[in-house]
Amino acid sequence: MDGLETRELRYFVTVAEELHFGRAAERLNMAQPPLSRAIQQVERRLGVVLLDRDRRGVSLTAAGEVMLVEARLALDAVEAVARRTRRAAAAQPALVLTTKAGASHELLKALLDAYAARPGAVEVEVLLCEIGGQARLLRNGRADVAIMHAPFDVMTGLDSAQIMTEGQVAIVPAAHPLARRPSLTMAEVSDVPDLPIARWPRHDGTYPPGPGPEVHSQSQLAQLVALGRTLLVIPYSSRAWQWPEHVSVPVHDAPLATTILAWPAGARSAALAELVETAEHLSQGESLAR
Amino acid sequence: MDGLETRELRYFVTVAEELHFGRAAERLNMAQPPLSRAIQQVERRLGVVLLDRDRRGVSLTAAGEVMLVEARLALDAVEAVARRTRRAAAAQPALVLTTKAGASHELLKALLDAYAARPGAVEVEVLLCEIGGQARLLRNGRADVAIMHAPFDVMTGLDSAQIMTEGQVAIVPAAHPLARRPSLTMAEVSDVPDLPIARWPRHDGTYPPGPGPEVHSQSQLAQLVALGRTLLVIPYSSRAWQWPEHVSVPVHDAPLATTILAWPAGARSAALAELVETAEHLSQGESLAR
DNA sequence: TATCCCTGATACCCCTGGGGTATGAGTCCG
DNA sequence: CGGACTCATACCCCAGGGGTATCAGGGATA
Repeated sequence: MDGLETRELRYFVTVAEELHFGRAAERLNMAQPPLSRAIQQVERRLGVVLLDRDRRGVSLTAAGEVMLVEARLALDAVEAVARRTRRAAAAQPALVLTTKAGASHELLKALLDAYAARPGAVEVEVLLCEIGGQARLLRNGRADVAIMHAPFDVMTGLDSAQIMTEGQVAIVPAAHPLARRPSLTMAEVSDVPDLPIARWPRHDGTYPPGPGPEVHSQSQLAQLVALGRTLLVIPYSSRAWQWPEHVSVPVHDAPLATTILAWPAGARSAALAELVETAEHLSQGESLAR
Repeated sequence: MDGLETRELRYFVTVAEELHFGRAAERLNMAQPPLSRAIQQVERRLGVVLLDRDRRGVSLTAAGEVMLVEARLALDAVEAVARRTRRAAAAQPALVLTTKAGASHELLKALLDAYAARPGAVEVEVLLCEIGGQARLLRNGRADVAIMHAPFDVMTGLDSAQIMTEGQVAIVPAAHPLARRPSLTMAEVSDVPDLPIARWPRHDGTYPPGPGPEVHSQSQLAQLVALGRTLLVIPYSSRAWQWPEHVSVPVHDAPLATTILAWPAGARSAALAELVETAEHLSQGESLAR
């Protein structure tokens, strides 16, 4: 009876993102009429109205919102089929590990070294990604395993192993009075009038309201701290990327940050299993001061 | 450059399951030549050989095995798009809860009653499934939430909440000497010569080797116990489906069985959240004897 | 060894349906 | 009221998905 095609999912997602048939068609390298028709066809087949086309543009219905989320997941899964199949056929197997740039430096290095020393070790490629981008890379097959951080990253739909738990430090401008304190509390850092917490874009690209500066990359953030405009609280081990103009101060009562190795649920590669085992082994010795 | 179509995934999965182009084409309601061609096309596009066609039939290459697993997941995800979108548009929202037939009777009833008593409760449809079938129903959108049992069910890729932990009992034929014992140990039940553990089919339909009878449903198993051919160890609360010819005996050192409420990772329905909350509330009182 | 059968691949044809262009229809704005 | 904008409709074309007929190679069996 039904059965959506990948092509139809791509069309719908593009239209839902653009909320404009003309622009969506352009992004899809096709003309607008067949795109309109294809969407209508999907709506007829599902028996569901996905888009409200009334005066002043196009908008998603409630069902359309659901379909957008589900369709993105499905497209990721389809993408993963091709990518993982190709990888499986590649002459020399390899693992792709992804992590946020600048985080868990020492741990990553130690893990790579320890794993490489194992007899059957395969090559491990490191793929740096945007903050919060690891899960998607795992879902669509671009990466096999990720280093993530609780409670910051969402790990739904992934298997995982905890590697390390550690305290957090505040990164403050060296010139600021707080920089001279031996330690701080969450209450002290969360409400500093002249150092408001930076705001990151939401999934739809808009920013939450608030006094802090808008940022979308770590380097921006680092620069803003150096300029004395904001501060941030990060896990102890992430302090590697601090500048000379930064000072890190332990925050006693910050929630513990956990470094986690995560991989797609049900992954069955032997190389991955060995890497995870190495990490768990490693984590027994490790334990950075709180 | 690439981009597999749903149709191509369906074709490949069918061929990979049948390992026979003719039969696969029949199942797909099409002729064999276009199917052969479609698979070749996929292989060319991916640049990967998926099937070995040599003397005496067709077999999967290593890459083909990977593709089979991934393609099934992707097809489930695509199926879920249509199903969840339709459900989202349905006039009255509802939750579909799935569980193994016969397991967690009382708990299920208590959960449904407690949830139904809440102000905003929606209708909860119960979908009974084969053993181990819950995860798939969640993935392809046929169900919203499942009652599962650790350590028996695989919960990869799902979010979950523990509801109840309980001891296990051995279900033995009433006529057997073990039935008169007040309690048993794992060592005693795991190696009874005249009551060998039953064997369940693997995913590929074959059975693991061993002395026990082959079964593929709970009713078969119940009958075999009644006939004095096998025994089984199940959570205390699952004893509901025992027959008059069965006797349940506590097994002291059996691993604790945990009843778990699981749902697709990242599900965002308010009704589901309420059900989970109800279950967690419920679980505070509950605590069946070990 | 010759023959048959079984199975997948190839050759070739047909026609569905996905995509294009032209244009209509409704809405907002100056 | 006319123009600009945007999505829908009308209509055409052809790529490609699917069909039939047939080939090719490897076992079995006599």
